[in-house]
Formats: sequence, C-alpha cells, structure tokens
Amino acid sequence: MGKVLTSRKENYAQWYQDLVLKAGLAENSAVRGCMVIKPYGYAIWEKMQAVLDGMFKETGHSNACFPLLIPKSFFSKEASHVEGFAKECAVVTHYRLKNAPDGSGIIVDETAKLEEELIIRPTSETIIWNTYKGWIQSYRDLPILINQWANVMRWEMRTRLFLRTAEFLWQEGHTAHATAEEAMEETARMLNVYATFAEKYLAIPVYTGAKTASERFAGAVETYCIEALMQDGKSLQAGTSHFLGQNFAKAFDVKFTGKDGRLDYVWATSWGVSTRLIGALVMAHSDDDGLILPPLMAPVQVIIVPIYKTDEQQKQVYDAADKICAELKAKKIIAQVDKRDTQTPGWKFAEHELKGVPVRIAIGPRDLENQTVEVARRDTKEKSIYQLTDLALKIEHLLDHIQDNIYKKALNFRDSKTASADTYDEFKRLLDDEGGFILAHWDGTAETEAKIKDETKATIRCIPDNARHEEGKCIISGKPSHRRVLFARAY
RNA sequence: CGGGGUGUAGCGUAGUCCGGUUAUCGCGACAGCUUUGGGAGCUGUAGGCCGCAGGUUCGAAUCCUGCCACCCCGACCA
Repeated sequence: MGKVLTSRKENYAQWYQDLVLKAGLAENSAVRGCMVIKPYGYAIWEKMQAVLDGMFKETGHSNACFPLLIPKSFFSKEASHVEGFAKECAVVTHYRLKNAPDGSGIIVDETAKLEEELIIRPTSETIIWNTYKGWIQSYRDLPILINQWANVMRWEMRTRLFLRTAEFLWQEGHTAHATAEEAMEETARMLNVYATFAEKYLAIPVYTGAKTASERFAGAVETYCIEALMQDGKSLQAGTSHFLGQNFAKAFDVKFTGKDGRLDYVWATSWGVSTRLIGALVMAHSDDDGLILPPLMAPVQVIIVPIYKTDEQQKQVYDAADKICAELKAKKIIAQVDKRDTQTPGWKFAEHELKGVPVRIAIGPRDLENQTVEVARRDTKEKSIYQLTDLALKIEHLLDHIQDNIYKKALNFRDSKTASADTYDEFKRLLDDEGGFILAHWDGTAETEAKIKDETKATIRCIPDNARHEEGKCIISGKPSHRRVLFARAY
C-alpha cells in the first residue's frame, strides 16, 4: 500500500498538514493565511453547524446576521477590547479602484477615501452592542439571545490550516440580560453546550474551566473554555464562553429600566466555536493511514464497495449493494455505493480509509453465494463477515459502538496524559517526557504564570470547574494555593 | 514581524555549489489490451512561463538584486 502521509511519529505537524490536504479537507489559497475549505471539509463543518445550531435553538437562541465591516470608532469604545484586537485588524480605507494613468494596471482611487475607515470584523461585539442599544429600553426587551454564523478575519502572523487562519468561519453568540446572575448562567449553559457537543459528537473529551486574567478574552470579565488534548500531547482551546459583565453595555451606553423603575446597564455574554474544531477532530483521533471520523461527524458513514469480475457479476453485486444501501438509508444512516469502475477495490479501500469513513462494506461474488458481506471498521481496522440478515440493524449498532469507542480511546489517552506535579522539577520532567496536562498548584499571580510560560512554554489552560479544594504550595513561589490548575503546552 | 528552510509537469523529485545542445526520474493523467476480495500489469501518448520581476552573460533552473508564497522555530493569537 502506497504511503501518502508522513507518520505522526516522524513529524506530527507534517502529518497533520499532509492529512488535511490529502483527505481533501482544505488547501491554501492565493491569499496569504486564507484557506479554501474543500467540499469534504465543508461537509464536516455543515454537520457541526447542524448539531450546534439545533442545540442553540433548543436553548432559546435565534440566528441573525450583522455586518462584516465595523466602523473604526465603534471598535475603540471598549478599551481592553481594542487593545486585544488592534494588532490583527484588516482595515478598509477606500471604496473605488481605477485604471492607472500609465496603463500599468488597476490602482486604488485616492479620491475615494472613506471618511471613516472600516475594519473587517475580528469578532462582532462592538457592532452588535451598538445595535442592541436601539433594541433595549426595558427589562421586557430582555433577554436577547442571538447567534450568528459568520466569517471573521484576524491578521495572524503565522497560520495553519483550520487551527489558525487569517479568515475563519465560526458562530458567535451574543446575549443581553437584565441581571448578572442570568448572564453568568448563560455563560455556563453555553460552555456546557460546547462540552456536550465535543464529547457526544466530536468524541473528544474536554476539560472545562475558567481562563486566568492573562488568557481572558479582550473585554470579558471572565472567560471559560473547553480544552482538548491532541495526540502529540498539546492542548487545543476548542471553544470559549465569556461573561462580559457590563463592559460593552457601558461602552455603548446600553441601559434598561428594571421592574423597580431603576436604570441599569445590561449584562452580556458572548460565546463561540470555529472551524478550528475541524482541526481538533483531525488531531484527536486520526492515524497514519488517514482520518478517523466519529460516525456522528462523518459526511459518509458507510461506504459500500462492490467487487466483481464479469458484467454478470457486476449486475448482481450492484443489485445487492443497492439493496443494502437502501436498507441503511431507511435507518437514517448515510450510506453510499462506490460504483466508480475506474478504480480497483483496493484503491477504494485506501481512499475511504484516508477520508475516515467509519464503516466499509465490501460485497463480491463470494458474499452473494454465502449471503454475507465483509464489514471493516475504520477505528480499529477490524474486518469481519456479517450475515445479511438484519444487516442494517447490526450496522446501526456498530456505528454507535464506533462512536463510543473513539470517545473512550480519546478519553483514556487524555486521562493517561493528565498528571499531577508537586514540584517545579517534576512539572518540567512531566512536560518534557509525557506532554499532556499537568495539574499543579499556582499562587494566582500573573508573574508566576509568565515565568512558567517563559521557561517551559506551558500555559495555564484553565482553572478547572470541578477542581477539588486542596491545600498546597505553588510550584514556583511556594505560596499557599487552594486548588490545582491545569497546565499544558498548547496550540 | 525576527531567525532558518523550501519553491522545477496535478503530486513527489534529480539537476543549482562549479552557467553550455532537446531539464531527470517516479507517481498520477490519457489511449489500448490484460485485470478487479488491500492503492493492478504491460505498451504507448500527452503534460514545463524551472515561484514572480528585473539584472549579469554569447548563453541562466543554475550567478546577482528585489518581491511573493508555503513550512519550521520564536513573539502574538480561536
């Protein structure tokens, strides 16, 4: 079998790069830092969107769409927000092109300069809160629970397909509430939606928790996150949910009259996940032969490969394959018969493995005689012979089992790569020898956090939600600490 | 944005140091025949602004300058 991927062991970053390209998920475009998401990659994104959108609706949210362009003045109203994003904003300054007088091509028409420059949204808090101002007068107008599916742009210096691109697709929820408690509940609720989505659908176990001040979203009072472990032992922030307090309400002067007749600023949240989740999905599960997709995220769940020699056999095998396909579809299983007569079965096997199709059914003349099919699962590479009786039902169960198995494998890996360190030496040893997550005591200061980051490249991924109260001493300063925080090297 | 690396056919590459007819090889593509239960075999064919733009030279993939893109390491970040 021809090897098309660099092995993970040889070069993990190269393996990831190869896989994204070879599996047809995405490729680089003519524009620096911007990728083309190809049909197969976009199909995965659509599956993510469909599930998440359902969960957002289920929790009372509606979709809307706000402008791509944001007046520069809006952006600067929230001080820490502008500070956080200013360095990576693309700016629109003109609105017309013209032919160069010397015929050298097309140039910007300097006479068409915008009075106020516009920035391409890196996130939409400002334009949305400017809008909400007009929508909110009374507590009766609250809460506002809105999500938008959009593209955003952050002018990143260093990009990687899906993990960090200058333009990316995401959803951003923006909610407005009458009380801090309600907004905090919303923040927690949506973090929980993300955690559930990651574990149930992406089959990726996540740690949830609060970010430290230095890792907080620009403009947030508190940022919560889900952190997932990749196979190389590095952590990936897979989703964030922010309690914005009254920061944006104050910046955009959004007040409401309460039941008691008092005027107060509105409380806010925002939360988002992006196409980065596709990168997480790839790096969490896949192997040296290609993608391993959990069935719930697979654009094709079952691929049926017919095998035949003669025309007569082809007809019989196709008939049988079509029948199986129809039975699977009747159970809402996404199945396809690969009828390309330009490729050999072996070629198709390798191709579908590369693309991570969870289950392959091979059917040939031998199977027709025996009333069987060969069933191969992508996650374990196991092959077995199944009787045709109740095949669709058995495949349905198999898909459930695969989904479960992929999650358990990732969970075992994550747990085996989560360790505790009580001294800085042990911390550094674990980080270099094992990678993964390290739970350690921290004195709560930004200085200690920065020192550890400078010396080891590890950052505090979060202060875990479920952290037990535990007396200890900071591994750096020796000062008292009441609970362990989660460290890792991260993407 | 700093340091390092790479750019030759759809993909992977030889050639670059030391300039010299027609740019190497493999995969892939296309055609035909034989094949089809793990990326099939044989024969033949097509496919190149050697990243882009200048320059040096009788002559540039090769030397020089500038630019662009990608990869790795840093700083920054979902």
